[in-house]
Amino acid sequence: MIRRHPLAEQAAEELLRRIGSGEWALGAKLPGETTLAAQLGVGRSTIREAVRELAGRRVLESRQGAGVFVIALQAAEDWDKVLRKADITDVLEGRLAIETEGARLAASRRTPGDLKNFRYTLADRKRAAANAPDDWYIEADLAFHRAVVTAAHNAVLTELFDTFVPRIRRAMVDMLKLDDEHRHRHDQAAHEAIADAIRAKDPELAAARARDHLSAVRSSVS
Amino acid sequence: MIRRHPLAEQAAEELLRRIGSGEWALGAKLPGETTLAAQLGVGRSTIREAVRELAGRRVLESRQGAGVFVIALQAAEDWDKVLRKADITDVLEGRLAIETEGARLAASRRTPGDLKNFRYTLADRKRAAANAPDDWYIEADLAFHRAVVTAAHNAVLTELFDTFVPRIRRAMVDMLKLDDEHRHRHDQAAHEAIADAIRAKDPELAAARARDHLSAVRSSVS
DNA sequence: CGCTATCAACTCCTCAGACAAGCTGACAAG
DNA sequence: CTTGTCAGCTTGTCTGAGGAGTTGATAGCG
Repeated sequence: MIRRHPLAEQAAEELLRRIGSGEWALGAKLPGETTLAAQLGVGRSTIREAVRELAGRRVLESRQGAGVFVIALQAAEDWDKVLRKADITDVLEGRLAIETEGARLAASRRTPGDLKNFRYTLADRKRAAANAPDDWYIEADLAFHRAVVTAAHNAVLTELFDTFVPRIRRAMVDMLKLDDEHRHRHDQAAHEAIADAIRAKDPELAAARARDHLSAVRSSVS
Repeated sequence: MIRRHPLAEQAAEELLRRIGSGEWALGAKLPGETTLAAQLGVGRSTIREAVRELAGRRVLESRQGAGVFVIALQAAEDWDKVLRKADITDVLEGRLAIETEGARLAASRRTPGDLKNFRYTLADRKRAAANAPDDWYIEADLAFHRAVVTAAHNAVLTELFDTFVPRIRRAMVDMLKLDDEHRHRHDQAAHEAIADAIRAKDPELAAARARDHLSAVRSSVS
């Protein structure tokens, strides 16, 4: 699948390149639209669209009457892209870091509502593991893991986990295709154990169990 | 500082709102430019700029001859924004998750080059702690912590750490302002200890020392 | 019936020109 | 020194024109 790049996108890339190369410092004002258009050999509206694209990526900001200004020296990391490129093992290790710490904190901070979440999501997961289609099982599994991270009551950790979810989901789909025996579905006990440790307010145990579970997953794919 | 919103930005927001409300599903094709322009009561180039902005935010994708398509139901999380809003404690706990796991993996995977990095960055940090201005000290401290995460040889963890850096930097600036005694600068030993554990290929010790160090920092701010 | 080539209608892409709206710095008046 | 005015710059918006790519319907063929 080849992809043609419109002039406006090429112009945006060129501007981004120049910003990265230090041609314009942070906070600097770019030349006027007509000047830029002449420099790059394109029309003014093309430059406007390029600037608008970089504005969407929070690199440029234009102010009517004043000019276009650099507000970041590089595009914010496109996490979905980073994670797509990353090795599955790398992603799993990132998840391991987040969920282990999440389980540890959850053991100290879990509320009655969190425990209720555990009951629901674990029951769902058990049913799904028994006879549901793959995608149901995947969603049920993810729901429990998310419940654990949520119980840590840390917005950053939750956000990190959510960022990982699409990538985890794809990895699980691939794993399930290669696994005729449905071996992985049998680790319901490991999930119950994590929930038990959090319920018992034992941070170290919860962290250890989360770590062991995810380490086992990592071993099974590598 | 008031901020006027150009029509193109308002149009982009409106499109984003409609996408979020389910008017167009994931992968759906939007109406043509002329139709949208008429619907929103703006010119065609305004619509084009709005679409271009959302393309920059990876929500829309336009294909010449085919149309404009929805490729995400909401704008990718602007991590810098998320981290700015987040509580410092939350950020520190995220960092704790990443760096503890980073130290653990680094102990298994560190190369001679990594050890060299430790020597350099630790020496720098020692010098900076003694008499350098605050911003030098902060950069030296961050450089060592980054060296630890880098030694884990996991692209995802490194990327996560880099995302956190601007927020950590701001937090450290605030901390240093409140700390006349420069107490925090005296924990060079703790940093050396982390490096030693990684050098000795002891994952558990490295993780424990990283954890203890960051836990201490967390305690000091809360 | 199934397959392929053709093509018309639709789409986005780019440009040019015109005018509106906003900002900035110079300069004169007080 | 402060304030008001204004010319010249900037970006914002609209319109009309033509170019280029995609898609689905249709006619023709085996």
